[in-house]
Amino acid sequence: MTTALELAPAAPTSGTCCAPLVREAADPAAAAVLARSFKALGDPTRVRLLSIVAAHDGGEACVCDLTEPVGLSQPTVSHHLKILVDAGLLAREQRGKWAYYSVVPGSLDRLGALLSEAAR
Amino acid sequence: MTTALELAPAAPTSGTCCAPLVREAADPAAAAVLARSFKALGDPTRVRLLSIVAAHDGGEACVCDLTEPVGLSQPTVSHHLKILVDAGLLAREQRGKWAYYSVVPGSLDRLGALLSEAAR
DNA sequence: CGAACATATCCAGAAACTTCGATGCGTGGC
DNA sequence: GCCACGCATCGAAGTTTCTGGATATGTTCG
Repeated sequence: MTTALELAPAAPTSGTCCAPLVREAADPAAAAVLARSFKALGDPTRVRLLSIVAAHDGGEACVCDLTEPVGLSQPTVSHHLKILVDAGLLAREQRGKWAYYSVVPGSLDRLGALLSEAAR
Repeated sequence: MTTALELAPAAPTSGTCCAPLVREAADPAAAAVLARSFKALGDPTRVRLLSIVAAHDGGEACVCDLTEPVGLSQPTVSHHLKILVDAGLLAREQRGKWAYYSVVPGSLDRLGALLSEAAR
């Protein structure tokens, strides 16, 4: 039985992960979880948003900081941010009127390690 | 000026890569290149195909080895394989009547390193 | 050359995605 | 309480993606 790889679809709790991916044929469920994370990174706008958020002061940014750099409407930006949050890559924290987004620590590294390990 | 990250959209020649991605806001062009690679991995079927190919004997498999495991038609499998090849993740080699697909060495590792580095 | 086989390409339909304007919800200030 | 502000959600249009059947291409064998 292939070990189910945990990638925390929405809740990066403890999230130890490990993927065969290359040692054994990944089962459909594991593949779906993985693909969901990669799909979140499969849009240029979302890559930019992730990058801008991470590069922002304090590692966080509100929606109002993001609409202008990417040149999209506020609803569209909110939509993309939600996808990144659902993928476990961004975290959302409401402070006052603003919603601050930040990169979930270890989320990118976890994905990266998965690929690097698979390449072995 | 942010250094343009090279990920070899279709030809992994020398391909030294390096991405700000998190240090500085990635420019649209770089984000598009990155997203194109991740989009290839953003489909459950393609993740499974990649996994099956890599786990297969000799690290290669022909289309006839793949249609049954993923439960899709031959044209559909060929379609997904083409996407993976265009993304620089799989290589195609025709030997006799069969087309053998194999994981491009270092392609996954390059993507993984990109993410891990970005997570720093 | 013709038949058989493996694979790629073409075409069309269904589903999902991206985007924006309009609107709803929550927060803070007057 | 009411208004202003930031953000999320809804509804809809346009585009892309996924999928399979039919067909074309290429290779091997007799």
